[in-house]
Amino acid sequence: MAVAGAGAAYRFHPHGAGFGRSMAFPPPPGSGCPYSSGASLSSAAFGAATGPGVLQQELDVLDYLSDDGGVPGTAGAPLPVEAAVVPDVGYCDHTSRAAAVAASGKIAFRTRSEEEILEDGYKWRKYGKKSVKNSPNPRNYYRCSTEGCSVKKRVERDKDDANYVVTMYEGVHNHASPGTIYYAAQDPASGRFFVTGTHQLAP
DNA sequence: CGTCTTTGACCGGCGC
DNA sequence: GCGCCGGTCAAAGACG
Repeated sequence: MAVAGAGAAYRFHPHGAGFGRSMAFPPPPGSGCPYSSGASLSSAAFGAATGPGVLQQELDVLDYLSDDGGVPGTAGAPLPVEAAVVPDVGYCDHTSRAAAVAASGKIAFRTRSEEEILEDGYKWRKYGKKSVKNSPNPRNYYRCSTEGCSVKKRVERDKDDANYVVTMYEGVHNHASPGTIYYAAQDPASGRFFVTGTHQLAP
């Protein structure tokens, strides 16, 4: 696990701004985007910025899947998927790229966590569990329990490292949410983006 | 009693 | 056409 906090830092939201349809959390007025590409924040600054209520789990933003054929970490797979999309679905104003994300409506990331269910501000109902061919671990299927909202997510343990949980969101929430801001940073060595924490906003 | 999880069955897509 | 596989359904049970 590379050290998070070095290099550019980004904020992104996998449901609202992350899928580009609605900005659940408008940027701070008049200040531009404090977390846009090029900003340099230390991990300490991150900690200060996140404040109380932040989950300090170290999350590894592994991949964004444009379709189900994508396999996180697959050798030869186009890295730009992983490296480019995450900042572009960001909290900041990258509307065109965010729209592209919204068009496919999918985002996946890998999380180092003992818990399989990550608190993301939404209420989910489990509707299926399936063992998949390429993984010894079962895959769990969840649907947003809000009436009329068809957002789904799939959760499974990383087949290569059971310490990691792979979560994939699909769809766009059509309702207001308390939401979660994900704080991410790029590891300059690998180019990967790492979520350094999440911030649960008050409803 | 309402909500959620569990779990086997079912279905559709896809490759051979 | 057939079998495999991933995704979803739905009945039953658990739980608060």
